[in-house]
Amino acid sequence: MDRFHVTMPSRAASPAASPGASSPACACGRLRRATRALTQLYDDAIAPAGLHLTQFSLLRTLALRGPTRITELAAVALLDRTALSRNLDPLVARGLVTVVAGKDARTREVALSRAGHAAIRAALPHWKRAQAEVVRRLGAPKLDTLIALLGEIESLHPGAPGRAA
Amino acid sequence: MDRFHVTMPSRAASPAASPGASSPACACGRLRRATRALTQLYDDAIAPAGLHLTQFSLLRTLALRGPTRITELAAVALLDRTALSRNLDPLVARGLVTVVAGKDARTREVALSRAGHAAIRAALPHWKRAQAEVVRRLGAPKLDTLIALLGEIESLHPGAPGRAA
DNA sequence: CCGGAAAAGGTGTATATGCTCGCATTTAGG
DNA sequence: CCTAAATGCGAGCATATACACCTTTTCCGG
Repeated sequence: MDRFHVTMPSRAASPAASPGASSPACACGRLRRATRALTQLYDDAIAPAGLHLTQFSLLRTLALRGPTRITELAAVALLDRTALSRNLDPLVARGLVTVVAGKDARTREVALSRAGHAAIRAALPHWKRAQAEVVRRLGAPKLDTLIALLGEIESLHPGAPGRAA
Repeated sequence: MDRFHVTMPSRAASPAASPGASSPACACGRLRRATRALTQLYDDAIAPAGLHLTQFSLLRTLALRGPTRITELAAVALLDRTALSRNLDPLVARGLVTVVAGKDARTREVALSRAGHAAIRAALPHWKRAQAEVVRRLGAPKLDTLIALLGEIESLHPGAPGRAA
């Protein structure tokens, strides 16, 4: 069975020359496309360490902050709370992080395990290689500019500070 | 049943003060975080049109290029071929795009349907609002700088031109 | 014309993300 | 002390994204 209902060429609609086909570049589309590209580079680099860039990022955030509640960690990472929970699943399964009940019975605290710290140490050299390659190919000044701009983009997030609740 | 094996607070490992907890900002992590933030803004904006930003982007690319083969479209979007196929699924299901057999029996051509063109027209005003808000809050010069930098980031993609096969 | 390499796609599997809804706990009022 | 609102999470569902592996078609050399 075909995944798509394939029909014979019947010209679905006129090619190109559509409203909105042009217009200035979509900031979000460009950002997403660049993210896919860069994620590939980093994922390829740290693959030998058995981690994805996203996982490495989470682990590093935890290393930096220490035990953190789910919702708080999600807020820091600008990640949906439930998405974060699921992103933690494979890390919990591999014993890289632990999730323990907080004082408030409603909360859960996420923390790095020893294996988690070890995983960071193991992946760090690979991450540094990727980061260094970006610096080498893009140049430190441009990278600094990019990071700064990304910071401003982040502040556009619905629910970012500076917006009446 | 709990999703996680919750244990009582037992201090999994020493908080913070881990190697790699600091280091310069991860370019990829920052890019991904900003992407989540901006995608929210755009998704919220075009939601009334019943599209996600990713879907709108795909439709626009198709409008610009006319019927395109799967692999070619994936290359243009810097998207994995199989990921693209699956991203098309909901659009095909809703009749916004059609997938027809190409001359070469191995290929499939993706094209916008009339409904697809209509969907773009319907979403365009919403997208423009989002884009305008970004321009207003960030400023056109910074946005131009950002777009230019993203272009350079894209060229870091493994498999980008300028790399011996 | 044949056989194998190359090209185009699909499927299965796994992670990444976000929404809606429902459950449990805590806290604010009265 | 009891109840309603607020808070913190998880589960189900759907899309987004990539990798490994397999099938079908072409293409090419002999």
